[in-house]
Amino acid sequence: MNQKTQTRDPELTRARILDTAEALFVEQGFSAVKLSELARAAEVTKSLIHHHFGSKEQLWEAVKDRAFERYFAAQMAMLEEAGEPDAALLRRSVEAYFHFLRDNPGVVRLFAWTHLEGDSHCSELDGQLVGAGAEWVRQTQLRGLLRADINPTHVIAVFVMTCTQWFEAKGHHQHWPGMGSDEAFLEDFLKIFMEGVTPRE
Amino acid sequence: MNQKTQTRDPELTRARILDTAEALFVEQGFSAVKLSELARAAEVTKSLIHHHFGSKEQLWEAVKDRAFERYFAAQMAMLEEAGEPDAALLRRSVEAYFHFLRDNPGVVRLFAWTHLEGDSHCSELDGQLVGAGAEWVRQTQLRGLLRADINPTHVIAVFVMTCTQWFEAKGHHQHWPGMGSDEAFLEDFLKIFMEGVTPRE
DNA sequence: GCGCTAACTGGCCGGCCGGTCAATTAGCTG
DNA sequence: CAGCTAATTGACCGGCCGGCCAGTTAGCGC
Repeated sequence: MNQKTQTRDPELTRARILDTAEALFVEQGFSAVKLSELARAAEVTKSLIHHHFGSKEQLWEAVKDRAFERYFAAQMAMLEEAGEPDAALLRRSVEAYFHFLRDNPGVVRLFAWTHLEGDSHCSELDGQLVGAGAEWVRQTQLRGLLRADINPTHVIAVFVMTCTQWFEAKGHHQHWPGMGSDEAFLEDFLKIFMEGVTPRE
Repeated sequence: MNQKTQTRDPELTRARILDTAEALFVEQGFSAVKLSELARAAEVTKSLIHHHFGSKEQLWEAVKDRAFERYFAAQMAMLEEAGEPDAALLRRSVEAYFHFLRDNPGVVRLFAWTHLEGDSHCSELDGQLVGAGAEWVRQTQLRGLLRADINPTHVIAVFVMTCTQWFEAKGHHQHWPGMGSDEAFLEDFLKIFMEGVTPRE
């Protein structure tokens, strides 16, 4: 079969440009990436990038959209397969989120660049996720399985932000004296976090 | 007195360039800043920037150095005026760190850009701070005033990272539904954190 | 006042940036 | 196979980027 493969395959070309662009943007941020460099890395002419995406800015949007869609879908899937609301599930959610970020380091950096740029485009969708999570926390609080004197959104925010920052600034704090591995840190964080959100008996 | 003021004042010029550069770098990151723009904003010729700092890259280093020095000095001062090690002091330290970041938003963004660039230059000095903080936690653990089953460095890391991320990604999560003010979030975080690091009675 | 140093200026440059365009060609439709 | 569409190419462009340099001038020691 297609041994000669098509000499032309627009979808594959688009995908190759997107993939390469994502890698470069993740690494260097929007303004540091040069289209000529991207073209070389993706083995494509510069003109072809413009043909498929219009401009550097639009390509950047496309990269962000795709990445954020993947992120959103993954998180939604996690939320939906959540079972009975109790403290143990909260722990598993934190672990799942932490491991998702560990396995998708590109997403973390992409979000970091996006935040610094002040792009609030993805906040709305993300707000849905947080809203759902917070509602879940509220239900669990009502059942007396989590401390009720804390804003549910803040519960979500605390663990999301800690996980995010852990991977976002990893290059920075991995050199701090006494800092442990991913798993060691997660375990210690969970000790503090779970103890902190569990009701006094 | 100097009503005519000097028509030349190298130190003031340097300072004006540094200040303006810091503002621009904080806002846009290194590669998005154009020297022509900086020159206009600082009311200085482009050549003068080169005269005083050599190159854009060296200017960036100078800006980072100065900002980090300020940060380091402020943190050291905080550490030194710390008194008797107990849980209440840990709480006050978190509050102090949180408020320092709130009052120095530029530093947060500068560090964020720096982390993304992979610059580990400031990690060493920062390591000292964390090391000192961790040692303080360890002492307090030994006295039975903090849970002893957690890596002291991780205790520091958890609160530093949460505070950092709160301000770093503020533009992002401030639109999340149910998210409270700076103070409300800090209070809830402290509820979780302090409860989590206090020993079981 | 004289002369030296360094702060400061304006003009300029090579290079490359993002982007355009006319021409070519692969692949599908009928 | 003809004819059309769109993927793809390479040559090219205007603009501006960071950086340089020759020249001017303020300030300071003598």
